[in-house]
Amino acid sequence: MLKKASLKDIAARVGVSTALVSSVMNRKSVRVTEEVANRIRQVAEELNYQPNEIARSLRKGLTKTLGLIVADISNPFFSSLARNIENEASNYGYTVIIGSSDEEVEKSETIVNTFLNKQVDGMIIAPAQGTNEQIFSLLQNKMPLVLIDRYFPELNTNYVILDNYRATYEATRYLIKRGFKRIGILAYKWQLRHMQDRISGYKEAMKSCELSDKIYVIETNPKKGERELDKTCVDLFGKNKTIDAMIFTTNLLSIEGLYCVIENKIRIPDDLGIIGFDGGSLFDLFSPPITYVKQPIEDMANEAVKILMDCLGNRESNKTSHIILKPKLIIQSSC
Amino acid sequence: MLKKASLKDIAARVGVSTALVSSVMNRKSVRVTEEVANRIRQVAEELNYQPNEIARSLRKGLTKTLGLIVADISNPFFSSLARNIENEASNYGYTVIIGSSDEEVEKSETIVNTFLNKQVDGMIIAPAQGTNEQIFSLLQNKMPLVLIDRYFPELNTNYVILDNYRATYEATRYLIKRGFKRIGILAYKWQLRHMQDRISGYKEAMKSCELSDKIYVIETNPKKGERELDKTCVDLFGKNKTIDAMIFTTNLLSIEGLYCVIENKIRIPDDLGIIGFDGGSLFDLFSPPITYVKQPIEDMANEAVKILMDCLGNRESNKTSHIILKPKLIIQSSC
DNA sequence: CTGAAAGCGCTTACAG
DNA sequence: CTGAAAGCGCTTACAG
Repeated sequence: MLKKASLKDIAARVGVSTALVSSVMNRKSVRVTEEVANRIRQVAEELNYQPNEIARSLRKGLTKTLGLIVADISNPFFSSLARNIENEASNYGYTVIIGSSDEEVEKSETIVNTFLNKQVDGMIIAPAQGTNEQIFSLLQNKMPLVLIDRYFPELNTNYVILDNYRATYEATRYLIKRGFKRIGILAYKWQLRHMQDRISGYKEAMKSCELSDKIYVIETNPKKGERELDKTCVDLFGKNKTIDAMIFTTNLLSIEGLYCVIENKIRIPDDLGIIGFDGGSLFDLFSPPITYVKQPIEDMANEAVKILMDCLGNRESNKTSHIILKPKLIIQSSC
Repeated sequence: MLKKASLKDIAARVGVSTALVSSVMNRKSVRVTEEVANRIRQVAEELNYQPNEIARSLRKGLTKTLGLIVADISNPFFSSLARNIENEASNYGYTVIIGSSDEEVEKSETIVNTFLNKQVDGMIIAPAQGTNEQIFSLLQNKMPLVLIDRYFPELNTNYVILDNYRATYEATRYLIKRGFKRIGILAYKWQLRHMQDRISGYKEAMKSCELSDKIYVIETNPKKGERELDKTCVDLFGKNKTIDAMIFTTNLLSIEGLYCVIENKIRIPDDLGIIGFDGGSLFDLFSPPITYVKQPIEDMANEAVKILMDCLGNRESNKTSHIILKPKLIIQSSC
């Protein structure tokens, strides 16, 4: 890239100090005659002056950049979240850099370090399992931080999450209302609280309808490309018909589940009732259209950015915000 | 964020100059006794020294950051591209910042300016229609640059694209081979060359089979949320049955088209044969599974990053690279 | 070969 | 109220 004009170039042409040019360009107190100020603005225009954010950042100790860690930016839930976060952040003049942890502690740590070296002003993190210590360390170092989608109950952080318990509680009650009894839930083998809450919501709903003996929790590993689900599926609703309905607890699990359904020629909702998670055109266009739990992604993104902006505006404040958003059951024809 | 340890802190503790600490930390010529070097490394470790990239960037004039502009990061094609670009860039020690143009010239310009102010070392851009001048200006300022997915034939830039002509040529020939004759193509109302090439490939294939009189090009605007397609669809393959097969030329158009198919209860492939674009689980899980043109997204990302790295490594070179990747027709059951 | 000084482009505290 | 100087944290050209 060719060299850009600097404050020094403008100052030299006009015959004033760079400090004065800086103050004029930043519309601080007008401590110069309008004439000089105009001359400065005019030369700045001529030279197409654009401030060097790097220099400004070094000086001010602020980069106007946020770091966002998600599990995988190519996952539609997270790319949609990222898009909304970027939009909202840009309203405040912030740029976002994104990293994908792939649910791995080491990758998450690498990303955190990159963010720290890049001197981001704050972070929004959908934490992977086992990153408690990383997050705790950031907290101790007073990094402005908001957890999103997931959180650690033992850490006193800001977070914005779905009411996960309620999401599956309502989904389960809906299935029961629709006449399903042997309802299973497909979840990741995680201790992460949001996943445990989704499982709890389901269990409590089953208990509330005296179906405790019909609880089937199927846990799988979030390994890309693996399809360990197949055998389980076939067992559960293929031959033995152990269950008559199923709740998927993430969008990826929904997709994996639907592959299973197609491959095993399971009829929806006759053989199996289904409730998916997160939404997307896939659910609408599937035959039959899938009923699903919708997360308020835009609200989630906006709230997270808002909290972070509050932190950045008031660094001394020690309060933490916990935002819990309501899910919405979008009713279609899969159960 | 608490203040981090700087070279100065280490230098003070060890009793040497910051310059010396810098050279030791950067493993330059070992111009000190091993003893001193070890002492420096030890103190750096103790203080958990992490270099301040901002300061380094200002000094070196390089930020180790790339800018990526896509149409919309929440579009699966672009989020997948972004993910692959981030992965590959990180192999070279680069971070990526992403902006979504929403196909708007103004938004694209805003993003470009942000990138310039952030002093990115290079850019990878899927250019929106009408951004020719922006790109030309970057070129004139010697910004290392690779266009991706789309390009401007009149500009001498690096680019990595699909062989778009071939993609639809082969798709069309396949449809004809399968017995379809009245084939339509759904495209965006763009002058962008990649889209025109997709249309040309289709037209030429039709001509090659003496079906020139059966050419139907349907052009729509890329407005989010609008469904102006409906009327056209109903006209074309709903009542009048003007066409018996259709090629969608992007993933979003495929989705829009499939909504149309569902809403109008069009039977695939009996009422209408279909070929989609880009792929994804939606195509696999649709009933019937959709045959589609697959783009080699990973190759596309890797090639783009590689070209950019070559530019950054050899700033004097004036050669431009044009990479044209082969599409692959994934055959399923929609035609 | 070594180390101290200059400087990247800014902003702001401070002397006049 | 104004303007010149200091300094953010680094790296490298240059004097010794």
